[in-house]
Amino acid sequence: MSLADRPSPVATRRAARREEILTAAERLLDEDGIEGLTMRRLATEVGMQAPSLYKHLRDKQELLGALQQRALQSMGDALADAGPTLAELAAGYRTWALANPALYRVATAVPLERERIDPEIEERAAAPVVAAVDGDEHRSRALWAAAHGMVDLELRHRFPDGADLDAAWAALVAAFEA
Amino acid sequence: MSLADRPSPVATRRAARREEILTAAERLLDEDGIEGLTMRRLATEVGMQAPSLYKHLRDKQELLGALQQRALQSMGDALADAGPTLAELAAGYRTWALANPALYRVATAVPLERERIDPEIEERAAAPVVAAVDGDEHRSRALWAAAHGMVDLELRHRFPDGADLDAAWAALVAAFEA
DNA sequence: ACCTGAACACCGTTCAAGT
DNA sequence: ACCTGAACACCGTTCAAGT
Repeated sequence: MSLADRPSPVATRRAARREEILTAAERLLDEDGIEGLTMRRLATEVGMQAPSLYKHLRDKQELLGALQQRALQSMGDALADAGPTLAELAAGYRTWALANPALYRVATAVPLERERIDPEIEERAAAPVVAAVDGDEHRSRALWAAAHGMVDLELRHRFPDGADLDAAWAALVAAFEA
Repeated sequence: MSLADRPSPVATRRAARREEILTAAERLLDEDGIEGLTMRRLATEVGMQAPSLYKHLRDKQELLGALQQRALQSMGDALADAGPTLAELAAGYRTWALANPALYRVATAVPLERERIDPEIEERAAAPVVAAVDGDEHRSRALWAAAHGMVDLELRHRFPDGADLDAAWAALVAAFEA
């Protein structure tokens, strides 16, 4: 990076403010779920009026996109650390999702704008899944969808109350191991 | 049914009005998606002011619950007609969902209140799935989740643009056939 | 450059009042 | 019995104005 390209102090301050906003947004998400994240609440959380947010973010869509990117990053980390077997990968996926339910929603529900998102992030999160089915892309999509479905239904409390979800996950893993 | 239990004309009229409201809600859902269904729009759709809706429905939650019940019913019909093989069942599920995307969202996203919903409806929709895996409840939950995940990700455009989803479905079916 | 106040077009819902 | 008008507490967002 040449001297001329060094980010100016004001640019750095702007970026820091943006980080501060995103972090506050994650905190809101964590505390009050996805419907707790409103532009107005977020503004008071960082100590400004709602309209001021629009100096840092184009709109709520962009906010959600940025959070989605962070979520995929964090999930990618978790999957990379999970271990190579299908069972370990599945457990890692479920564990991350249950630990970050609102962030999982954002990662998963927001229609990701493929133009703007860093494609590396998505690929990195997907890589262990592809590896677990020996590179078969169709099987990897089915596996990814299956894991997503399990988590989605669990988070929405759509399984019967006493349902043995460990056993359901085991059945899922078994199906894809064969 | 005894004479005394015969529904009074006014009860019948009330029920008919309620049906009219639910049908209008489905129409809104169909035309403008899930975010197009607001109490205010629904009211004008049936020719009244928004507050009047609350004489027919306790709140929006109850509206969504009623729509969910209808959706599960309709989906149950589709699955019962789909044919007994796993591949046919999967195709029937996907076809119904893609034909009724907003209703699928409602059927699937609304936290169903198990006390109030008719349990027969849920069981009936699930029956063919259970049968397809020879009655193994854990496998049937995994299969259901997998199909739901495929549909959910497809509806949210989360698969890469040119992705061969027929092949992904085939991989899913193959996994559960083994 | 950054922030605010007022405003606009929406929400779901309540409640007193009309017929 | 059924419906309305006015109101309340919220949304996301824009825009002129202040420092």
